[in-house]
Amino acid sequence: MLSKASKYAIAAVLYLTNNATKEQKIGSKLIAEKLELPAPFLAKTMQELTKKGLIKSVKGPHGGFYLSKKDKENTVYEIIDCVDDITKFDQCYLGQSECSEENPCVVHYLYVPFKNELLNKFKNKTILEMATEFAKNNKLNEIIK
Amino acid sequence: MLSKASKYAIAAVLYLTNNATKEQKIGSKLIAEKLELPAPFLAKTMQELTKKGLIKSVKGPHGGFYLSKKDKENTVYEIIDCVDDITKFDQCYLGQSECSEENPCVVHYLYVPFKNELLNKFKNKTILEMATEFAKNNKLNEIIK
DNA sequence: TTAAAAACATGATAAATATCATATAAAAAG
DNA sequence: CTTTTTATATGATATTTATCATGTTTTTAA
Repeated sequence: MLSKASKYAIAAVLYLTNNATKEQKIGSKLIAEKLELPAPFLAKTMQELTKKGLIKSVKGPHGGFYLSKKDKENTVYEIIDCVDDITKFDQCYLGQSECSEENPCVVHYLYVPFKNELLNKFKNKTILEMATEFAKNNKLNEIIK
Repeated sequence: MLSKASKYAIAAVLYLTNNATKEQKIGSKLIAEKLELPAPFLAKTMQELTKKGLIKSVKGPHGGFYLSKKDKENTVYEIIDCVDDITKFDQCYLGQSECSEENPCVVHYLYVPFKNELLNKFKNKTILEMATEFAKNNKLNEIIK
């Protein structure tokens, strides 16, 4: 459904949101290490996010990535849209040329509601909200344990 | 998420459920044509389903595939399980080695509920129910149009 | 002003998926 | 019993996706 590139992008962005600031940027290598992701591949993906202005980057020593306050108001959907070809979600799940409400494929009614639900999930919360939620859950777990 | 093989399998099985009988079997070529799927690939996949006893097959002239009454009581989940490696759903969405409720990855709380919902959808309805639902929706559309 | 640390750009390689091709086996019909 | 039709088995090819490698540019700090 989602490519690995966009999974990694989401993870990295949420991680940055919780751990990086303009003063304390984080390099792609460190992110990859912390999240156990392939470093060169992640680096490439981060560059796409930078190019589209979804995250900030600074070169040189003490350089790295972070999200501005405004960046954090974006949604996860926009991250996916940047990395993946989002139109693929609108295509028939079986790849049939003619597939619509009027002329559905065999799994149309199985797939479409499901897909919409997922995309709405990604559209309706800001990155900040998602990251905060994650941090809270995580802290809760530490306390319980 | 699902491989194409299992998507095709689901489509073919639902199609067979609605259109084939023991007396009127349908060949894999015809199914592929009707559903616009790559014929040789589908044929291969159908063989796996046959081998696991999820559908019936008969060789020779007027041979083909169909589902017995009992076959139709299976769920879509079992089709997926046959074609895909279902354990992949239990693995961390980001591929992290340590990922659990106690030690979740960044997208754990995003992915897990979603995944469970999907799998339950596939587990809770029989193939017959799904196929019937599809047929009903389809007929409704014809009337409306 | 120079060395080091990072992002950036581009392309090469590898791995996983999906697709196709060929030969074989079985069954039905004439 | 022979021909035809269809499934079955196996392996080859192609395509897509993911990963890696190299060199370049920018920036900071000494």
